[in-house]
Amino acid sequence: MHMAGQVLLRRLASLVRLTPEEDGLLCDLVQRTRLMPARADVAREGDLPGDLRLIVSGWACRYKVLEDGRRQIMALLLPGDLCDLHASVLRRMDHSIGALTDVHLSDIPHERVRHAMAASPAVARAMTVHMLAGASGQREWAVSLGQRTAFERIGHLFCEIFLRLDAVGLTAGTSCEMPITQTDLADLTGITPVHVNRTLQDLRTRGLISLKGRILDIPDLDALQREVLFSPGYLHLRDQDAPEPVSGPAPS
Amino acid sequence: MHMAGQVLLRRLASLVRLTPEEDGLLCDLVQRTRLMPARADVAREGDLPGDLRLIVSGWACRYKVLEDGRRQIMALLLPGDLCDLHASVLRRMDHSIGALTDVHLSDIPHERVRHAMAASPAVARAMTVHMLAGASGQREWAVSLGQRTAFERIGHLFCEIFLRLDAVGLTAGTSCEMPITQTDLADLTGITPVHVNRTLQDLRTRGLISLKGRILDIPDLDALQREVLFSPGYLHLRDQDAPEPVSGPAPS
DNA sequence: CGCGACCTTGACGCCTGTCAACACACGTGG
DNA sequence: CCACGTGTGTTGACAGGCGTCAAGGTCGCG
Repeated sequence: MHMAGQVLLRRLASLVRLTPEEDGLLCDLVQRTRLMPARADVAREGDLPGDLRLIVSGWACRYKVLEDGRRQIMALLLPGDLCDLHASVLRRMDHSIGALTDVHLSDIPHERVRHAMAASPAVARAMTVHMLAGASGQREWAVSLGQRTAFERIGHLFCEIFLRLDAVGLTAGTSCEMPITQTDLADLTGITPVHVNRTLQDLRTRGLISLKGRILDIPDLDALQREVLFSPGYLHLRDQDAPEPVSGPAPS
Repeated sequence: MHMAGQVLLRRLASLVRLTPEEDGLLCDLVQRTRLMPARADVAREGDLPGDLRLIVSGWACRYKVLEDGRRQIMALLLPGDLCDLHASVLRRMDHSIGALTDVHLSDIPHERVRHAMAASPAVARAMTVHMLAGASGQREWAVSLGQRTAFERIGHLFCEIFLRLDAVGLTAGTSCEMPITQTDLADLTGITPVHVNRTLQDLRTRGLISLKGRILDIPDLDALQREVLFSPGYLHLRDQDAPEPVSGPAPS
């Protein structure tokens, strides 16, 4: 499955530099993929973890539900993301993973992962950085939930989604897909579906976004970032080893 | 420094089983300690990370501040906690670490950590579980910030603090220390200092806690846990390898 | 055509934030 | 010994962001 392997490759290559041999190593990890329909659980709290799972296409999330039904989504899992880098050491899942849209995912035996990490220090480092970047995003999200207003939370989330999709080549100009419902956005941001709706109106009115038919457009990303106090460092999208790239539009 | 090493030992022993030799290995990691005064920064966002740091005594925290001054504390660091298990791989700190009280901490060279992990798989596992337990706590905290009311957040926090201190032997009966200010509690829980105060009154009035002179007492922990929908699984305080211990008061 | 999922809008109220004043403990210096 | 300042805890009045409830609108699909 070459197409499928490419996503993992792009994701990890956005974190560390890789040689062509290492590219091949990563692509070979991804073999058959399977489909989870929207709203299905990929894994449930309390499960014994199985193989390492890679999101090949579609959106998924980590979430927890309280006894009384309140649900909080703690992390968005986008194409190229690995779900369970931690699962081999903790005995049981302490949260669930659910598909927000139809999701193609690939199961990678832990044994093969260990093999690839042993064969290449850079691959091992990429995996580790990937996991730590997840934890970093987690911390930034806590700042949003604790300190930011509804307006800022949603704007901040849109900035993050756009940049993360951009890192795996899933944007087109100033647009990207936005395939989840306002109810999902509510569970992500810790606000009410009704208030999500009002806040989206507000963002639209101010000309910061347009959002119709599952397509999100951010005409001026810098402006949005300023409005919601977004700074992308926490995403660790570029390896800090690398020389500072000249910022500007890449040759498309 | 034997006393100092004991804290690390107790912390990691609460996560995995260790043999006496491994106990010694861990104790030897901790050599001299140094003192950070309350309110000082142990590390600042943007710093290049140095040695691995162990909290020997006192309370610290991970935090971020937004440009306009809003501060969010993302994690509490209690005695026995390691601050920077991730620092050797990410190039720069993406958040700050601050002392909430006077803190004794010990710097452990990464080289010595690697040595200890290489010498004992159980020690390596303990370190990894420690780090993952931190990430797990992070996720649970996001649930609090996103879904729980002020009342539940503070009650939940108190449950967590009590159990974590208990794991390193720092409780006395139903009491433990609570050396931080209401302002710190506010930055932890994402609510206003004034409202923290009101919420504490509420918890006191209902007889769920008493809090005076920096001592927190939880007369009925089960009752409090029920009130705030707390379930301790996310702390991973017991290794799931171990046979389920009979729950009940331990022989003091 | 009818049903269900999703989006939208309005009215109303509460939880929490804001502003402000005061009490209290503590340490410092006169 | 007392004046004073600072940090912290406490309380009250008021306002606003956001939650709740409810109704209607749109779209896709069986």
